[in-house]
Amino acid sequence: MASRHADWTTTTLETLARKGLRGGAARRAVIEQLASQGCCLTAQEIFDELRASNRRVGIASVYRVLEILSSERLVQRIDLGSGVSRYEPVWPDGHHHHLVCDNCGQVDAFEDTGLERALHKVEAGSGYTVAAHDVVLHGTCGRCR
Amino acid sequence: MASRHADWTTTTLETLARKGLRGGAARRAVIEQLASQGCCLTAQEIFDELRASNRRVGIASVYRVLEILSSERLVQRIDLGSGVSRYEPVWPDGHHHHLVCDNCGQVDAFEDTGLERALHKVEAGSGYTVAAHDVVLHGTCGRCR
DNA sequence: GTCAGTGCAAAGCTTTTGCAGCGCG
DNA sequence: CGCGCTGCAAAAGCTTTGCACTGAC
Repeated sequence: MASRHADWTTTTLETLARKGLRGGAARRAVIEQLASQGCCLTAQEIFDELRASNRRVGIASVYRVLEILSSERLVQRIDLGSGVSRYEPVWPDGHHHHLVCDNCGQVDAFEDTGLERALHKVEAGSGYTVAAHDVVLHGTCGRCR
Repeated sequence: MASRHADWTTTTLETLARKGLRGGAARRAVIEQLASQGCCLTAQEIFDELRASNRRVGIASVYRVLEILSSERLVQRIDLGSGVSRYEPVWPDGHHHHLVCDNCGQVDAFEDTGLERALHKVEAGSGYTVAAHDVVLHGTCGRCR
């Protein structure tokens, strides 16, 4: 678990290499940033962080890297309802969902096996081959209440 | 159930009137359109439909009406991950969630009491006062598979 | 008559695309 | 040393805002 981030970074770079894709500076920088933060970053946030650490990346490259990683299922694109897309690494072990405070904008993550079970049951009877599911809870966080 | 749409329209207009808001032509037209369709319309779709039936509305008014209805919890804003917001009436009795085919874009709705139970359990233990929840299942529909 | 509601046009944001040059393999 | 990757700038959506005018109450 301590090397979870390192593992994801390695797996991601290897997967890209296997596809014959090259590892440019921007690509590596975005992957590192995603790994180090772990949860729910916007393209703009990634861009700002990279600029703040003096890396000359273009925001177009950030979007391009995110699109590649999304299509390889290495990151998940998440929409919390604010009109901005967020991205987070797909960890090999399980995943989580999000709680959004509509008042202050805070985002928390949660995991729940009961919820996953209920989702899988729905998916099995849906007539679809379900590849991913998103759950977003909106409300007021403890501090704002 | 046959008058579900009429009920929602009436309730909506009454709620707005109670707030001291007036009933202009565009406002009434958008409300009618939402009631008649029922599920998951984009602002653009509402605008196109109204124009097609020869109503001179501006798309800005469509957005303004949707924003008012959202804040009154008369419609729910839904994001299916395509970067476009969708809106649907909030029926007094229960609600549903959505299945999206990532291949052809088709959207289906489903209800599941087991899923709702699991969600309420999570909400109760979350530390948040949860006002709404969204579930979106992504995958491949039967026709595309 | 007042002031909320409206249509149009312009601005604002996020995201995508075009392009010339750089650099990985 | 070819071609994929990159940054910059411009374009392309979706959504919001400004403004003068209309029309509901």
